[in-house]
Amino acid sequence: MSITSDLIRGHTDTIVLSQLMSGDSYGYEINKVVAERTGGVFELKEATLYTAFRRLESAHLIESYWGDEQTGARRRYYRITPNGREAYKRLLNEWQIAKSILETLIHVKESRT
Amino acid sequence: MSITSDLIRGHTDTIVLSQLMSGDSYGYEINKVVAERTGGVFELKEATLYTAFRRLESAHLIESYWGDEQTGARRRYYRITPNGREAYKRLLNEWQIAKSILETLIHVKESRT
DNA sequence: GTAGTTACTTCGCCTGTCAAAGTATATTTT
DNA sequence: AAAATATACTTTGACAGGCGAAGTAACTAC
Repeated sequence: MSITSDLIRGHTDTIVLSQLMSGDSYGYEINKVVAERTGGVFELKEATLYTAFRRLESAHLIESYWGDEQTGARRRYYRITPNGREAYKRLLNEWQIAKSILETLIHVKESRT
Repeated sequence: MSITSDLIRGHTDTIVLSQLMSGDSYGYEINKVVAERTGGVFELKEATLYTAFRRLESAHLIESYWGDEQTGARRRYYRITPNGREAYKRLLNEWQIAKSILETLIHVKESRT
């Protein structure tokens, strides 16, 4: 696991849902977009991403369908469901909470005496 | 696992080191301070905390010694080492990076076309 | 023809979290 | 005095998410 990736751990679902909020997409593309948007600093590992797809689909937060590409490798597209949109909002909110908890806890307070 | 705790996951070491930056402390106390500082919203589970102590100690980021209480239960105190202080700074920095990566990735961008 | 890119899938290991149960001492309540 | 509560630490075992590795398959470029 790279330096940052275990800090991002737990946010994979949020990242994927966020990408799908902008429109249907597929694994390989999401992977690239994520890498691009972070300037290559962060990337979702393939196995991690496809694990997330399966997890999200069985939770009915996303749905999948095969693309009808005439050429190139087949693509499995994912679409966010209404449930997924709600979950996304909830996750965004949880992130705000987690962030504030962390900011509170990881900065040094004055020495106790 | 509670809602927020898997988002905090991975930051336990940082939280513990941060507490020890303010002075030596022991498990039970750190647990209470963490709960207090977050207004009871978040708490480290005992098993998680003591697991973290063992992990940090074997990485030489903290050291332990028994307190000399005349009364009450014995306490195992922890002290942050110079290595630990460096690690803490590094972890703080990684948090900044992780935070900016997440802020970049979890907010919806304009629809692609 | 073979090396590289696009694209998805499965397997199995690793790590961190945590519920649960246990040990031990001191204090408070009944 | 017995029981309950608080302080304080420890171990065990299970679970979930991340991910390295290896594989499948089709197309593209040299």
